[in-house]
Amino acid sequence: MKQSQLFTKTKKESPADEISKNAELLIKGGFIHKEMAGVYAFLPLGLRVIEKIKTIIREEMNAVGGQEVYMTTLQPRDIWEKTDRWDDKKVDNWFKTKLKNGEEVGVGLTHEEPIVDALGGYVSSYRDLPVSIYQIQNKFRNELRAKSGILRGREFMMKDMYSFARTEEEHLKIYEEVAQAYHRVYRRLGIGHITYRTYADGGIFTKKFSDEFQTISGVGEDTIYVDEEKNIAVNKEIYTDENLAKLGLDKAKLVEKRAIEVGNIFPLESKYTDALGVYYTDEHGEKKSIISGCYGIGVSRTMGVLAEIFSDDNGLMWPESVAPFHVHLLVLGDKEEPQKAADKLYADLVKKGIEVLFDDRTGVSAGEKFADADLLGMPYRVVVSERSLKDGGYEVKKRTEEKGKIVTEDELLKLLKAKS
RNA sequence: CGGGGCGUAGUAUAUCGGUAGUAUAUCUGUUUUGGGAACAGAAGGGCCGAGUUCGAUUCUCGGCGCCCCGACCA
Repeated sequence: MKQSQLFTKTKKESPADEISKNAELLIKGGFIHKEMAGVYAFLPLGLRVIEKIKTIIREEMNAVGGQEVYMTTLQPRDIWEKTDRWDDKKVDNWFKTKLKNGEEVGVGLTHEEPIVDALGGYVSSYRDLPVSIYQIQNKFRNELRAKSGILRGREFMMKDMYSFARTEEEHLKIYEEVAQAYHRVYRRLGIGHITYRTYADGGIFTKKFSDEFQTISGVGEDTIYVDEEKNIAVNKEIYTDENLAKLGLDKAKLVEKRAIEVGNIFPLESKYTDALGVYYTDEHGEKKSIISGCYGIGVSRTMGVLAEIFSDDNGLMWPESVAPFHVHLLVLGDKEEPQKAADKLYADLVKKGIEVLFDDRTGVSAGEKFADADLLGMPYRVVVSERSLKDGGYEVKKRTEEKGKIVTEDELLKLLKAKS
C-alpha cells in the first residue's frame, strides 16, 4: 500500500489521556482510534494486525477440529435465565437494552448459552459428538473501570471456543489438545517463551482448576508463580500449600512474576448443557450429560500485549507474523532517479506477494520518514535514495537492529524469502 | 463503586478575574531532502449548565467526560 493513500497519519505528540504504552503507541501510529473509555476502533494498520492474529488463531483452532460460527450480539433473556446468569446480581457487567415493545435483551458478554442452545437443535446422539465450535467476535462487558488502553475494554474482540464431549475422558483429551493449540498460537505470535500455562481458580461452577495463559509483563494485572523447569505457573489466587501439593509443585522452585492473561480455558462440566436441556443418547439408549469446556483468547488484548512487549523508545516492533506489512519501503528525496527505482521495486515486491507499505510521500523529509518507520514498526525497512543507488542498491534494515546494509534487488528478495 | 488527578485549537501545552499565547498538524508560496528541515503568510480554541462579579476560560456549585490507584474481573 502506498502511504500517500493511507488516510491515517502519525502524531508527534502522545495522547494526554492515555498512560499505557499500548494505547500511546497505537494511537500515535494511527492503528486505533479511541471512541470512548474502553472502546477503540481499529484503523487500517491496526485492523491488519487484528486480522493476522485472527488468522493464526483460526488456523490453530481449525487444526484441532474447531468449527467456526458467528453468533449474535443481541441475546434473548430466556436462555440466560435457564442458567441463572440473567440477573444483574449474578452477573454484574451485563449491557442490556430493550426492544420497542419493552422486552429486555442482553448484549453478548460471552456465549455459552447461545452456543449450547443452538447446538441442542442438532446434537442428540453419541454419533454427533464430540464437537468444538468457536467464533471470533466482539464481546461487551460493562466494566466498572476500563483501563490500560486496549488491554481491558468494555467492547473487545475475543475468540471463544466451546467443546462438547461424551465423557470426562473425551473432554480431557480435547481440553489438552486445545491447550497445546494455545501454546502454538502464542509461539506464532512471538510470545511463546514468556507465556505460561497457569493454574487458576476454576470459577463458581467447578471445583477444578482452570488454565490461564499468562504472558510475563509489567503491565499485567496478575501475580503468578512460575516453575521455569516445568514451564507452568500458578496464579496467586490459588497459591496455597494445599494446592501446590495437589499440583505437585515445589514452592522453592517458583518465581513470582507479573503477568497478563492472554487466554483462559476451563472445564464447564455439564453445567450449561444440563441447564439448557441438551443431552445425548448413548449406544444403549441412555440419556447422558454432555461434558463441555470453554476456551477464550482476547484478540484485541493480545494485540495490546504485543504492542507493550514489542516496542522501544521509538515505537513499535511488530513480529513478522502479525506486522501490518512485512516491509516499509522508503524513498528519500523528490529526485526522479530514486523515485523511479522505488516505484519499480515496490511493483516488483508486490508482484512477489510481499506486503509492502510504500512511503511514497513527497515533500516529507528523510528524518520524518525514518521516524514514522520506527513508530509504525514494520519488521524490515528498505530505503531507496540517491545515496543507496550510488552504493549499489537499496538499504535494508531490520526494525530490531541498529544498522542496515546495501543489497541488490535479488539479494533483497532472497532476504525476504519471496515466493516467486 | 471508594479515593486521587485532569478537562483551553485536530493534537500537545502555557498564561490570566479584563484583547487567550506557543509548538505541532493543516492550507498557500519559495527553498530543502539520510534521523521529526527553513522562511513568509493563512485558518483554527476555553466540555455543558447554574451561581458570584461591572466583567468568568479563570472563583463556587452541579452535571458530563477522561486518566490513575484500589475493589471487581464468571
